Amino acid sequence: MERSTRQRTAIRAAIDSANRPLSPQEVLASAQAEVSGLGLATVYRNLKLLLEAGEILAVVLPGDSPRYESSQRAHHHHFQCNACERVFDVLACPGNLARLAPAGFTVEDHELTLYGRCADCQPGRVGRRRPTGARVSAR
Amino acid sequence: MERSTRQRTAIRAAIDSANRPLSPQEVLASAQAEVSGLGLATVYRNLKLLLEAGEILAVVLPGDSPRYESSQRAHHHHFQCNACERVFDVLACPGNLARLAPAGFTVEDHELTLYGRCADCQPGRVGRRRPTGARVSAR
DNA sequence: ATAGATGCAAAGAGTTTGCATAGGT
DNA sequence: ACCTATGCAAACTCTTTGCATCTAT
Repeated sequence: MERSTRQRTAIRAAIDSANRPLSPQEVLASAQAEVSGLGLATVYRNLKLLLEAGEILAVVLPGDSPRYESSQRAHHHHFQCNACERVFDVLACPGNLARLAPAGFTVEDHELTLYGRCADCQPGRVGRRRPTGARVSAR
Repeated sequence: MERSTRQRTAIRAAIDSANRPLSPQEVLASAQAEVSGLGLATVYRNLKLLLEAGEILAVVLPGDSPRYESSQRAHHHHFQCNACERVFDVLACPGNLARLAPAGFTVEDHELTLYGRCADCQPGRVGRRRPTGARVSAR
């Protein structure tokens, strides 16, 4: 990653300014506001480069393709609503997870995803519609 | 899922007898030992059915397609080695994660993945080779 | 006998790659 | 001027689907 291009700047800005992990398509849409001719292949190429450079992180959730977020954000986790499928950031962290690993293993990082009902989808509330095509129990 | 077929039995057995989550290809290979003509489409169809029936769970790890494991196994988590990419079961669980969710949210389930060095890949040991094509930093 | 299940091959969806061109340095 | 980065389209991989056939009930 050596040159500073309009495309790369727009892609980086799209991810840095989002407050949730973005899919490649969402990155494309957001960055196209800045660079109209932007192509999807360029998004993928830059995601890979930014990933290798450590500028962004991939977030994988069951049933969806990966999403990407800035690595500059404070350590956090994710919550996915079982009803509306939306993903929320969770700022808290249980901490002290190294002790969970088997003897002889070294823990360098961890990822935690909570699943349940978001505030909008509590039983008794109407809740959001499940997005088209969302699968119900991939987990 | 209404009939008991040789294929379905073999697929179920493959997953139930594994001690780690299996990819669709691994399920195919394992179940073909029992039913030689088994096709990949049948594996996918049955994985989907078993998933919906709650008999199996999907395990998603960054950079790989989903793996499947029996839901009968005791609650556990996973550890992926950053060097050799192998996935290990972690029997421990931090517990009490419901408190991490934002106010108004209800936690129904959670998933935790630890990343680091497995016992074989500690610095100073030779470690296993990284599998061909394994990406280095998808997370 | 009936309707679900399977195998094959084709179709889809998401991602990667080859190649000619544009553009940063 | 050089050489990376881009856009487009083709190629790939993984998963799903249509359809004829098989088979559990």
